[in-house]
Amino acid sequence: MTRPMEYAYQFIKDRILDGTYRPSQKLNESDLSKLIGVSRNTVKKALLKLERENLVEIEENKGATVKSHTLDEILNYLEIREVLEGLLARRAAASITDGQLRELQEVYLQMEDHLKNNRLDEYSNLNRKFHQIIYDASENRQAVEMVNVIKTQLLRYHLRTVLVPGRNQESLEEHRQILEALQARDPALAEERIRRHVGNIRQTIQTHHQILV
Amino acid sequence: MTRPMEYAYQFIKDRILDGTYRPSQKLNESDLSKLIGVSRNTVKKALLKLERENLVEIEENKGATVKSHTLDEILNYLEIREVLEGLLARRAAASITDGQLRELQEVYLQMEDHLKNNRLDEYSNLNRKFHQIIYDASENRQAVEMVNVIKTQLLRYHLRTVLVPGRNQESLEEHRQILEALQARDPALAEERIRRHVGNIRQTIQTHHQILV
DNA sequence: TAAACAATTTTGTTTAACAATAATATAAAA
DNA sequence: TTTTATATTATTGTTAAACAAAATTGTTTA
Repeated sequence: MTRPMEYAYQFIKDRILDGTYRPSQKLNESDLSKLIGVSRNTVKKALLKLERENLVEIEENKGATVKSHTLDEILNYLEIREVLEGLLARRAAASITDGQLRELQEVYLQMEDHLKNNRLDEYSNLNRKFHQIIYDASENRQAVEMVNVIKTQLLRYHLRTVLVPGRNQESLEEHRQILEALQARDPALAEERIRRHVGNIRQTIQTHHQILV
Repeated sequence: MTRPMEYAYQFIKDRILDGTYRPSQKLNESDLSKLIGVSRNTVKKALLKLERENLVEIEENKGATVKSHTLDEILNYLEIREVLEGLLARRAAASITDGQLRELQEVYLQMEDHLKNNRLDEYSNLNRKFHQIIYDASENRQAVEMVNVIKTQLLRYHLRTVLVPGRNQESLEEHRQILEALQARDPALAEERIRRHVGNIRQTIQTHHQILV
C-alpha cells in the first residue's frame, strides 16, 4: 500500500468523482476507517485534504458530507473558468513555441475528423488535450492549478455539452478560431476568443441544465 | 479556549501573516504542540488546513514549512487577481444597488480627503473597503473567496504600492474611474477599468519590488 | 576533506480512550 | 394521537503514548 493517508484520500476522491458517493451524502469516519483499512485519524486527514479541493464539506461536530453545488454555483465556477482561461490564452499567445503550435494544429485536425465520424468520446479527449497545450504554454502555474481544481469539482456533474444538438459544430469552430489567434500570436484576440468559447459552454449549460445535471 | 484545532490554526496563521514565522521556515510539530498546548495530531490538522490556503507547504516525511513565493509567483497571483476582480466588477456593475453606489462614493470622497492629508494608513483601509463593496455587490461568492485567498497569501509581502512616489494620485484617479463606470452601470467599462487598476498595481510591484518585498 | 557509519530527531501512522455534541429511541404529558 | 421531555446511543473532536520509517545530524575513519 502507498502511504495510508494518500491511499485513503484517493479512495474517497475516486468514489466522489465517479458518483459512488453522491452529493450531500454523509461520510462516516468509522465506516470509512474499517472499509479502507486505515485509522480514523488518517481518514480525518484525508477528508481535510478533500475539503481543500471543495469535494467535501466539514461541519463542526457533524463531520463530512460530499459537497453539492447549486446550478448558480456551477455557473459561477464556469464564469471563473472563463476569465482564467482567458488569462492563460493571453499568456500562451505571447510565449507558445512553434512545436506547441504544430501540436495544437494536429489536435485540432483530429478533432475535426472525430467529429465528422461522430466519435464524441474521442472528441472530448482531444478537447481536453487542446486546452492542456494552452495551459502548458501559459507560464502561469498558479492559474492553471485553479482551473484544474474547478474542472475537477465539476467533473461529477457530467457537464457534457457535447450531447447538446448543434453544440459540437459550434465548439469545433470556436477551437479553430482560438487556434488561429494563437498562430497569429495575438494575446488580446486569443483571450477574447477563448472567453467566448467558455462563455458559450456556460450558456449552453444554463439553457440545457435539466438534461445535463 | 475555542476548539483546539481552530485555535492552533489561527495561532500559526497569525504568526505567518505578521512575519513571526518567515517564508521557508520549518514548522516543527512537537514544538508547536508544546507551544500552543494542543496535541501533535491537532497541530498536524491545523497545518493541513493552512496548506489548503497556500500558507504552508507540506512535504512527505519532511513536514511543514512556511510557504515562500518567488517574485514571478507573486506577479502570477496579481495577474489572477486582475481577471478575477475584472469579473467581479463586471457582475457588480449589473447588480449594484443605489445604496451601495452611495456608500462607494462616500468611501471614494474619504479616500480623496485622506490622501490630500497624506494619511496613508487610512487611505489603505478605505481602499480595502472600496473593493469590498464591489465584492459584496458581485454575486459570485466563489470568485470572491478566491480573490481573498490570494490577498491573504500576499499580505505578508507588504506589497504597499502606497509607498511608491506618485502611485497614490494615480491610484485615486483609477478609483474615481471605477466608481464612474459602476455609477453608469456599464459592465464592460467597469471590468476594463478595474483590470487596468490591478494591472497597474502589478506593474508597480514589478518595477519596485526591490523596495517593497 | 570526503565518505561511511551510528545516533538522534522528526514524521507518519496506529490504537485506545474519553468528553462533548448530535441523532435517535423511548417514555410521559397534553 | 401528537407533542414534549428524557434517556440512550452514535459520532465527532481531541488526547496520549507508542513505534516504524525516513530524514537529519554527529562522529569516526580513510
